[in-house]
Amino acid sequence: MKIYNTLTRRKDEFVPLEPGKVKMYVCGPTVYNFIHIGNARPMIVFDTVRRYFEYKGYEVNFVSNFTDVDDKIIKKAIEEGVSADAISRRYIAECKKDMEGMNVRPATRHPLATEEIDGMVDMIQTLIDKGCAYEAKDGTVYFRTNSFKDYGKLSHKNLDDLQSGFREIKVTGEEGKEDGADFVLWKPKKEGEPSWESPWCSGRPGWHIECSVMSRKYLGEQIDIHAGGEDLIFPHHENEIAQSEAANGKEFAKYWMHNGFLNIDNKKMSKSLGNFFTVREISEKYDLQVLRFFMLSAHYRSPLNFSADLMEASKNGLFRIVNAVDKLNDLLKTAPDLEMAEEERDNEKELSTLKDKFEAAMDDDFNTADAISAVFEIVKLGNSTANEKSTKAYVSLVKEMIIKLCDVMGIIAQKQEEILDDEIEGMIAARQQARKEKNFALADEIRGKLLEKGIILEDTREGVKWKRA
RNA sequence: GGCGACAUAGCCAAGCGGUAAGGCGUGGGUCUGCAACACCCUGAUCACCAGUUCAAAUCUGGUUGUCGCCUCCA
Repeated sequence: MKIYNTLTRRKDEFVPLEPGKVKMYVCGPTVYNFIHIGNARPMIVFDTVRRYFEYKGYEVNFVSNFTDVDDKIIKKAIEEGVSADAISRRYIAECKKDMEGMNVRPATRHPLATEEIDGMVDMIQTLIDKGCAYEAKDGTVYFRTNSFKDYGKLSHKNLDDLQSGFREIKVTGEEGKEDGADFVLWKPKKEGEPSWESPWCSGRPGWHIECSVMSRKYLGEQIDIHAGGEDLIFPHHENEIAQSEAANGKEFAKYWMHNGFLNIDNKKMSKSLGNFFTVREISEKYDLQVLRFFMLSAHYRSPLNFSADLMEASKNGLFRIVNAVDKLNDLLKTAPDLEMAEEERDNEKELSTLKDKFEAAMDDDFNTADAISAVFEIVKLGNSTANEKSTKAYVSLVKEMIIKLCDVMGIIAQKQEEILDDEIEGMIAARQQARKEKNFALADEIRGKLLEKGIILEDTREGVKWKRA
């Protein structure tokens, strides 16, 4: 398996620290509101990465945090007149609902920053003891960037360039810094903010330290993969490397994975542009499976553009897959339980080739776009070869393969049975009766009424089928 | 200003040196009471210029354009 590593700027062969196991950390959202569809991309992408590792037989320890102490949370809490804790708890719960809708599995562990303060104080103290951090007069603790010789290795930035860029900031504030590029590990509290005691002052941790601490606590000093959005490369991940490697004295993560950004109509999503969508809003218009399928239709490192047209296209494409499985299920009900025919054996080989194509695509830095094309080819093969005469063994083989490969990507190919209310059931029955009597005018009228209710009918050999518009 | 990414059919999107996967959409056809589904047919020489090579969408240099990071941000 090859993984594009931001650190080396190459696709590197994946070699786990411990055979058969993957230790993976993904930076999670700051919970001050419903998550937006940009937040959803890393969740979907790295959930897929995790699923594929498991498909390949790895045991994956997947840790993803919730940042539950932060300026934005505090601001929101003040606006609403409730505690910061109430805000973060509420939006963690909402985020979990959205994740479930997107079929993003819960992490092995979801640590909360506020529950890990002791560990952060410890790591900061270690850094101070090692001369890598210092306390300013007001109690703020800064990381001394020039004490870490590899600073800039992830983002490939040069400290001298950074320093000149920071010059102006240094003049306007943060006089306590020795150097403009130094960053906060611990900051003193302001009136009304949540705070914790520490050897330096009553205050709260900086943003970067939490991930270093939680990663070490739940995964160990060295991990295989650290992931997040590409905007986190600098400064967040760069700073995590500096903290962790300075404190632990060993390489932090071997592979750094970063997903590309999601744009809306070719523009960066932002509240000021009015093109800001939460996952919850999208879920009102589409099944979140469509959003997931859409996200996986491009390579995770490419920028991805979101629009209503593209969602429609994804919806139709996904339906093609789900519909194929549905048809195979119908065939299975009456398929003869015989040995596979010779022709079916040939198709079985073809199927196996397509499965190889799927795996080769995923092995190559999780190329889901290419992997999906293999699934579509299997769908086409199934649609054009499986029929009433096909054996149970063959139909089942095609069906299970589609379901299995979709599951690797978190796509649910087998639609769950849904029960319609009696009124609609009655209308469908009445239409069938009308058709039997060749009263097609009445049949079409009923079909039209059902369409108004959002029910689309299809007459197939196996009987009448319905789906939601 | 510094660092980086990208540019493939109407749209989305693979491809990483040997003459362009897949999906959506369009048009035509088969099937069907009709419709839908499904199936068959239908489309690009890969931003531009120059170079390397027997051979380039794929490598090198340049041009143009789009975007991201450098400040909280997935």
